[in-house]
Amino acid sequence: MHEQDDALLDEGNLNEKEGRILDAACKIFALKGFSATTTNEIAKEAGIAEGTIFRYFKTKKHLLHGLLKQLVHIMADRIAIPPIEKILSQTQGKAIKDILKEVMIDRMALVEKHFPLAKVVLSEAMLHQDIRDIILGKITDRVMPLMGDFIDRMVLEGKIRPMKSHIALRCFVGNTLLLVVQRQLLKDKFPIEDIEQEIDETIDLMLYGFANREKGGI
Amino acid sequence: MHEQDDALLDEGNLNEKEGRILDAACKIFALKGFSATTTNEIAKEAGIAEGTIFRYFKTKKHLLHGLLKQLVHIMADRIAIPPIEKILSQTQGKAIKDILKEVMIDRMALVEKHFPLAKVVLSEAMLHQDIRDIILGKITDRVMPLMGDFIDRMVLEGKIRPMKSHIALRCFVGNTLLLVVQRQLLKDKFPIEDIEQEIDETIDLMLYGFANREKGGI
DNA sequence: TTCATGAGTGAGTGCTTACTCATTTTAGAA
DNA sequence: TTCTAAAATGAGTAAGCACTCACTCATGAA
Repeated sequence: MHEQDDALLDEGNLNEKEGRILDAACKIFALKGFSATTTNEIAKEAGIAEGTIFRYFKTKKHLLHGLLKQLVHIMADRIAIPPIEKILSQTQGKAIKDILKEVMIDRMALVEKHFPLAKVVLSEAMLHQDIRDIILGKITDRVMPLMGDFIDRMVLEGKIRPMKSHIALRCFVGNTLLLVVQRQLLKDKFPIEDIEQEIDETIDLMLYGFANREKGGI
Repeated sequence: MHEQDDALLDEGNLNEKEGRILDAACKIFALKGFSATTTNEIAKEAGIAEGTIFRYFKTKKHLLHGLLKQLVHIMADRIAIPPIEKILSQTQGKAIKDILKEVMIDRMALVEKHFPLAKVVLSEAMLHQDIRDIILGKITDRVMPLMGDFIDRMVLEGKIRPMKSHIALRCFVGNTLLLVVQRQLLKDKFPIEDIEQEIDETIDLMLYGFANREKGGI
């Protein structure tokens, strides 16, 4: 029943059992959502007794919070931030188009790799402020400055025109997120045949906009 | 306990009790999500006996499906489509910037008015294919053609440059959606002071893109 | 007035749940 | 090997759940 495989979570700061519990919870929450998951299922998936869960987590809600805190911590410090830092630090001589493409592909791959999990986190965050707070902490602390600085630098280098970084960021995130959602959840009704071409066209649109400059666009 | 107020749902094709049940379900699902809502709560909110729910809906899951079908039906045919049809049919002589602004404000107002509900629908749709199918039916049938035709017409009129309509649409939806999410859910950490200015800047970015044309934007 | 009908009821039912705790197992020191 | 303390266990428990059903009662026809 339990598996040792691709443990996302078992880090140094928590012991083996605790890691197994969090991994199992992660897996089943991702499948069915928080409320519809039972502690019994989690125990079976983790290959431990149900009682053991409650030695490590006072209640089921505490388990969810523990999971999210770990996730946000790991995601931010080990998985999500370093690659983007690397990409954004090696932009000399590259066309903005290629930088954006590299970032978009990297971010899509990241979200898609952890999509089952991302679904639960998003669907819980939609309903509960306390869950949002856990996630937003890291975003304000690390992601926003990182992205904001990058955009400001691109403006200074003249690669993009002067603009407010948060608006550019929202545009980029919106396009990337919907692209992932379409590919993961809406593939039956709105399939994407050639993902690379789709990304190219999306970036082209973001870069040059809707407007028809030749005709002045009224 | 029960209220007669702003019933979104009591249409001709369902009787008073059924409407009350759906309205109550709507309200509580919106607050706590589907799994965490009990039929007892719904009955109390509707001011009827718990048993009555099951005279109209075989199971709790049937109740959710009934609710979503009603919602999608009402939203599409009465609330969501007509205003946008009107806006999109009166574009002669208007600048594309103003058309987009009008549409974005209209769509934001629509989603924000029904946001508690939109949250449940999105968070359930994230996890369950059958829920997605209920929603996507109307979108493929009515929304996509409407929007697609509009974009194609704008291209023909030379107001926007040639592009694939679904990419333009995804960009517009992404920007609008994230704007609403930021305003409704992230207002504590990322407040928006002047929403109209924010919309203006977002549309400007969509229209003219990131690229710095003066400098060629390497 | 009498009766038939079916909408509405809510206490009841059996099942599932999160959580507990007396007991067993494990691990390491003496 | 023996002892000890912590870790792990899983049957048990009370609460809560979706759903049922024997019943009430309003309505309207005869």
